[in-house]
Amino acid sequence: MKLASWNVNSLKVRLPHLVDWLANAKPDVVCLQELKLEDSKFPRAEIEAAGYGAAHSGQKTYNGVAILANRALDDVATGIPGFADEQKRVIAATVSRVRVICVYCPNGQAVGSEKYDYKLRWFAALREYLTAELARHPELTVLGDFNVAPEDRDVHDPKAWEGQVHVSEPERAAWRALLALGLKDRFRLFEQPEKIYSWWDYRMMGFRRNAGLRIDHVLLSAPLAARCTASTVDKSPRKLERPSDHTPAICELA
DNA sequence: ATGGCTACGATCCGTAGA
Repeated sequence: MKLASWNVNSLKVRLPHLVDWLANAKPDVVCLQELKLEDSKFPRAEIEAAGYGAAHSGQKTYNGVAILANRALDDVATGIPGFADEQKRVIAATVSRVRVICVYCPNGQAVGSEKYDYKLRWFAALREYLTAELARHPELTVLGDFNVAPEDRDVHDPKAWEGQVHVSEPERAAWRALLALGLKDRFRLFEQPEKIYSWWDYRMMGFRRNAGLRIDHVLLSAPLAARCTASTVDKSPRKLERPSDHTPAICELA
């Protein structure tokens, strides 16, 4: 089973890229973030024509998440139970007995800002949610835009980013608190080339200079980590005209 | 040099992303 996560930065604008990518990469399950559209505007017909069903939770302008699958999506749930939030950032579904949780973690804007505090509160709530979900679903995966670069090797210029939002110690501690639940960062299950990133700034020719961050991740519970055969980032959609600033993170399970 | 793109929804600029 091939799983992927992609922050598309507007599903409306990126729909042609997504449809092409589905045909080429042939993933079984795809988690999308930053749909930036209401559920009534979700392009269900185009997604179905590509061979995928979808569960989605969207809103106007901001946020929005979806899970696409080429097979049944069961027990769909949205949001984090007990964490009241207008922002559509979480959706879960069961696919081939695997619990798939798609997350768009808050950006945090700047260390010390109100949005940064929200980010840390949000991660604490996510941790509680995943604790309960893991008890119910041993085969569990969390895919999404985490907006945290876990280590300095996930950052193109650690010196320039030191202490900034996405790499600050409290954010990295929140990330490690998820790993402490027994979840594995699928990317680090394998030897990887250096300087692999999943996001590049639109400005300053970030992609051309490979000035990026690895902030899009796939976490696997222990039974799934044992089945993981490959982990990659697909840079190809970032080379297209009008790309998303993120590229798909991919994980293959035997 | 604190900017630099891109998307959105409001108007032709402000908010947000990372």
